[in-house]
Amino acid sequence: MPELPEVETVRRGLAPVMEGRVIAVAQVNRPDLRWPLPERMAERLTGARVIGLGRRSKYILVALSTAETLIIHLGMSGRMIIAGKTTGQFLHAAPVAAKHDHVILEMDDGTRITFNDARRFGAMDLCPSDQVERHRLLQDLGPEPLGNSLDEDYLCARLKGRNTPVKAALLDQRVVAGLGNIYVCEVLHRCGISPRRKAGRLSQRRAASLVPAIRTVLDEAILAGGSSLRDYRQADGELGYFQHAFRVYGREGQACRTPGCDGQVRRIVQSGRSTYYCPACQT
DNA sequence: ACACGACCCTGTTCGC
DNA sequence: TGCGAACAGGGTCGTG
Repeated sequence: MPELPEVETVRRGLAPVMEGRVIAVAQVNRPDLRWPLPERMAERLTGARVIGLGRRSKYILVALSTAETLIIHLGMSGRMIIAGKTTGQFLHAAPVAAKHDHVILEMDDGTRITFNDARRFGAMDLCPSDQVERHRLLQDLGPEPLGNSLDEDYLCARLKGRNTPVKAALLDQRVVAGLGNIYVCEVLHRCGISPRRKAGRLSQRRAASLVPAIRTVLDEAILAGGSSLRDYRQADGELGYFQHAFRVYGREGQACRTPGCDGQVRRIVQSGRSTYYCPACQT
């Protein structure tokens, strides 16, 4: 489900209810998600104060007073559901876990945060806070696209010589962190670049144009609260609405939204995933 | 090093 | 209406 804008939206939703608060009770309902959960996870979380919520790529980082950081990945279907007095949901009932409620954190003010993940492609791990960047899941990630570390020279250098379609290159988290299927499609459309074009065969100028497009698309999506496909929601239960701004994603057969272009959006499959693009204006 | 496919798991949607 | 196939936003791993 979640690409960088969705994860950032979830982080922003969680921060006000978690930061500064103590995890009063941690309930872990199964031994694994995608991988085994850390040893004694519930004990290590219970009693810890949340110092701050960060994000790296599609990972939420919960820094704890115990000098450990809880690393959370939402996978495809993972959701963080907040229930508390401010959300209008009832807390009177005993914490009956709904289907796929795998981890429940009850904060010291009674707010409950539930990690629900039907497909279980999500992950959680605990790691010493000073070694988060060296964690196996994070160590090979490329630069954050919204930080200063992604610049045009870097991206051109990384795409140079690559024989893979630019679509696949941008999905590669070692090149740029946080892009997923949706936003790569949208970025390529805005740049007028065909997803099938070999990464190494882009002119310097066109490759460079990807950088501001990546920033713009991600910024706009975060501003819109992410994209809601299927049942994805923000942490507060609200729907994101960036999906209405999609120019190609999920729009097979519909008119291209590039001004002056009379093309029609087409769907192809690249490395097993759907790619949407306009053959008329993306070359 | 790179490129590609299989795989992980469940739920929803689509076609017959 | 029922049923299987296809598909879904993630990432890892093994192969050639």
